[in-house]
Amino acid sequence: MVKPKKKRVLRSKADQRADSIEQILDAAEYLFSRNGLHGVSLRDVAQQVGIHTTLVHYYFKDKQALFERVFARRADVSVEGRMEAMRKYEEEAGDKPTVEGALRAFLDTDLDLYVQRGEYWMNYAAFCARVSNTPEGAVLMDRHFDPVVLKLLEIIKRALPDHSDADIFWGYHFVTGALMNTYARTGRIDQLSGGLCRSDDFAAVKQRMAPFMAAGFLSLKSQPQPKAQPKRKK
Amino acid sequence: MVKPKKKRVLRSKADQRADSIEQILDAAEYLFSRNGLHGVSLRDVAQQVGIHTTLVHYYFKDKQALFERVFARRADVSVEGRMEAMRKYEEEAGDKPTVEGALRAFLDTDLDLYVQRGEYWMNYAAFCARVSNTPEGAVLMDRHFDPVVLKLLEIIKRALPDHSDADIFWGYHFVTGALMNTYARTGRIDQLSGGLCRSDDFAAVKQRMAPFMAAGFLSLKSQPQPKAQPKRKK
DNA sequence: ATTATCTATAGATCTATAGATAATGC
DNA sequence: ATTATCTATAGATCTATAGATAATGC
Repeated sequence: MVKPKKKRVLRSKADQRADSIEQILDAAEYLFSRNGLHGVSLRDVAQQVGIHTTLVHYYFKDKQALFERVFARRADVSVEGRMEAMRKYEEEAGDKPTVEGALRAFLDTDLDLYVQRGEYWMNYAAFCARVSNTPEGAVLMDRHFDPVVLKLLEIIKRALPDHSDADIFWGYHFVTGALMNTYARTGRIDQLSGGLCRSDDFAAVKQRMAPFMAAGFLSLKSQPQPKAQPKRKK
Repeated sequence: MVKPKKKRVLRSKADQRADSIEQILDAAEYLFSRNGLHGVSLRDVAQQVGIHTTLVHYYFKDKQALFERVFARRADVSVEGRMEAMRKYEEEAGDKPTVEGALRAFLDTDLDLYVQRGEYWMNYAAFCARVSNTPEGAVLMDRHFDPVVLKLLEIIKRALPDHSDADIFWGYHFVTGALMNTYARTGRIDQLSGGLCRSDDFAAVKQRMAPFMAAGFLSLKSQPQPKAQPKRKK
């Protein structure tokens, strides 16, 4: 944590601490993703790591704090990656961004992240998905992800200047629902499709999701909007 | 519940039973929708109803059984309504069904159901949403909702004969994610939109969802499919 | 000396069951 | 007589804390 001021000092103690914390977070993430906040005891977490229950209390104030730390730990990485991708896309696209381009920066970047970083990150995705459909979870989502979402919507608005704000927000509502359903990897599509599609096939989602949702956004335009263009003349 | 066969017999005992069971299910549904299976104790449920904890055990084998009864109770009504709506749509549409038409029968019918039947049914929708992103929940979803989903996909396939099965399944995957996000009513879109959109505004969703998703389905066609038309010549 | 880890334990809560009581039903 | 409801309670589990022990760190 603290920068190693002296020489090769603080390997063990500080590292031991960091290690234990990471292991606890990994285990909690895994268990929370499968059983939810209340479906996991601190004893379960400790047991999964192979340490004593009280050590979890030593490092974390209480269960709620552990839960929020699990949420926060990887959130910033996800946000940063997508922010960067969208910034880059904005530069490339200049003054003619497309909905699909914005969505690709937003969605594909994140999908890639979990695939590339492997199992633990996939657990985090499932954790977020599970949490996202709960009232408390939505608050955490707001806290951590609102900036990156608003950035996405800003680009989409530029791509669709005639769409109403409400249409854009509802469009995002659909997108995030579909994304969370993907992250959840419940096996439902496997069952439904008789094995043709697999829940953990993020590549299949990546291939289809951005164009699918972009087409959806575009389709909203045709809706009759209360007081559309006539008002403002610039 | 059961039709009074004799005269005014079996009002009280049978009715008392039915009443208690319904009240317990209503309370459990409400609490499960907000806190999940493990976030609710049978004591909580009993307290919410105003009865003694042990009465819950009298009527239900255990917590898991109560949970599944909550899920099953309204599932058939939802399924039947949508089946009927889709059958009706098929008749109207003849041999030229559209994706949007099929989706309207599937989505709008269900959205209407919860709005029209009021608070308790809205709780059920939130319950389903919460459950849907969990591994155990997905099994229940399969058990109860697969037939109505397969019916929907059957119509969509007829509307999109050149789409691959995988495209159809993934399209549905997006649809159901968006729908569950709607049912969850977490308040996230309220926060995100600064109050412009409201989580419980199912009318706003109904207006946009079917056309949005239909456009998405249509867009998948353009994807280059591995071995598409060339092979089979009919 | 400091800090990571373990032992022991209090207090709360939860599930589930056995058995008593009170209300309806021929 | 049957069945809805309550009383009492066992046994398990869970959170959280106080205090002991063992390992690292100047």
